[in-house]
Amino acid sequence: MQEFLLPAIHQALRAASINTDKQVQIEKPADKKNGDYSTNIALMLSRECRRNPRDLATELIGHMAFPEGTVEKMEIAGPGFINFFLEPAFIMQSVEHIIREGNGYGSSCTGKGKTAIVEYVSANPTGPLTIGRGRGGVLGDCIANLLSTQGYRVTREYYFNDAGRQMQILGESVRYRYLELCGCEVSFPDTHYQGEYIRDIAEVLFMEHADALADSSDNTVFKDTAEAIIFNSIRRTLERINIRHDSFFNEHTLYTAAEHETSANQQVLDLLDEKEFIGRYDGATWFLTSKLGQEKDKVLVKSTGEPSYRLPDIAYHLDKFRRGFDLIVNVFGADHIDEYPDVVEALRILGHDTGRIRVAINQFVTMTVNGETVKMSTRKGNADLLDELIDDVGADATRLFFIMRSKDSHLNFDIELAKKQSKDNPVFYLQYAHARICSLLRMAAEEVGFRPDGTGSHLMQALCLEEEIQLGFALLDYPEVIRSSVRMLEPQKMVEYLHTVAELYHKFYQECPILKAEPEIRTARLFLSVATRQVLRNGFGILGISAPESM
RNA sequence: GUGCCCGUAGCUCAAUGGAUAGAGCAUCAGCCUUCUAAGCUGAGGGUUACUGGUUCGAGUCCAGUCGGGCAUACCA
Repeated sequence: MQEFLLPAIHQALRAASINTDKQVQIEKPADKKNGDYSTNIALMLSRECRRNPRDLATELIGHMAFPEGTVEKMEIAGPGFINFFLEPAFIMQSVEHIIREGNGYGSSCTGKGKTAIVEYVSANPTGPLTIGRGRGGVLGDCIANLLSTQGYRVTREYYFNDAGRQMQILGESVRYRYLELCGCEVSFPDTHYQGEYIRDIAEVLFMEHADALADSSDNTVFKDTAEAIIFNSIRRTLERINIRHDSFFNEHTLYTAAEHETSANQQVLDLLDEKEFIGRYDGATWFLTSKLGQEKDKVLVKSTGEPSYRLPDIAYHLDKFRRGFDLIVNVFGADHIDEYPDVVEALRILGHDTGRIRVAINQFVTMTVNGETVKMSTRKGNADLLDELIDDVGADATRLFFIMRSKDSHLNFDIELAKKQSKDNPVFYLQYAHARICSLLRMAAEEVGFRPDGTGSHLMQALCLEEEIQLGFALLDYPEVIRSSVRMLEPQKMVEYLHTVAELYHKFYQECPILKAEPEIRTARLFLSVATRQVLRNGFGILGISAPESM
């Protein structure tokens, strides 16, 4: 609907000989008294034009013209807002487009021909996924879905490392447990992975090889088996909540090089060295971030000769640029917040357009169990498993709860609430609206032969009750909600919006008889229901939750 | 100490610098012989942590204070 008003406003500005680089803003006033849509353009330009905002608004209105039957009236209000009131029939006429566009409603082509990479989850295969990872996982997945609707060709990538010290320790941990199974006396070190899953892996090896591996001093079989099993479990867990990556990028590949070539890590060092941002002292190789106004330099290669995590990180992002992505989105938790500025700085120094990088950081999750809050921390070892959460509350609730608060807010996950099969639970509230429509349409098909793809959607233009108009009007917001979710990398906007749509549908359903109405009104209301179902479905698709046809 | 995020109704959270700060839960009062009551209607509930500043306009931006979280490794 913004697209409908915008050209007229620009036209009016031209007619008034106003040139401005200010963006015209159209918003939906909270109060209906202030119109269906409103623009503050006169207020914004008031100073620049040295004119009274109300006078300016009057002139602009004089220059605006709309086709018959679209805009009912325009008003100047308050300090100089221009408020637009639409014809109800025009609103409902626009709703018809939703049905016509179907699954494509809400998509746009702003990203057409562009590629995007979204990196998320990226947990090393040292153990099963924890709840803390879940939030970033779902956030990243929804962001990828959002970008897809805008026409981007999206690569969903998982970055991991199976070569570091942590993986060595993992292998050793399995080996200790295995030796226990063989009946050897071992003291399991505190520094190693304590989880039960280590024993399970050891058991797999013991079942297969009995004690044949006991004398082996080679850690490889333990590490490799652990990695395979754990990665499998991670992917299975992700699959349960509809997360599937297109590409798994192994950090280790950045350390190695083909013949006559240097490794990606080494290339970064060389390139930064050319720009004179590399220093060598205290036995280590440093990224001279102090030259950029930071307090300290950052280690890229430790005195042991091993790269610190920062170097492969930069190399990895350099690789993303080399792969030519137009948009690079990184999703990670607040504990990595200090990591990305160095990466961005390095790439900027190397001459890349770092404006392409967007970082979505999610704050941590605290679980509420029976009113008690439990903070999640992988390091303290009290993190619960994502799998157990999914067992407990289901995939849909898991996904929705992770994104129903903005990513910047510290999420409070109320397990009891997520488990409830009642209206208190927002998952059920949303899904119930969809199921209710499906049920209604089934009945309509049976009783009066109604077909959602049939004719008669134009009859919606006759609808004029408050509940009908409000619902139809809300459905038209959907594309704008997607746009703003994309702009802010914030699926939470979608959740809130869909909740509003569900609420308005329930009100409509409550107040307006559908099957029992006169045939023409009945058809009109059924089509309004079809349009609502379409918006809910499309929205659920982005959030990755199911759209049940009955409950 | 320094950097980043947060502080809004009893609780969980919304509000691209816009008009009288909104939802849900909880509380209280109503609505089913009627298409799913897994729903709807209504009521109460606020000095937006505090103090200044910027401007037509600040919950939002800036500075400071207080409180909570996360970082601040030659861990990832």
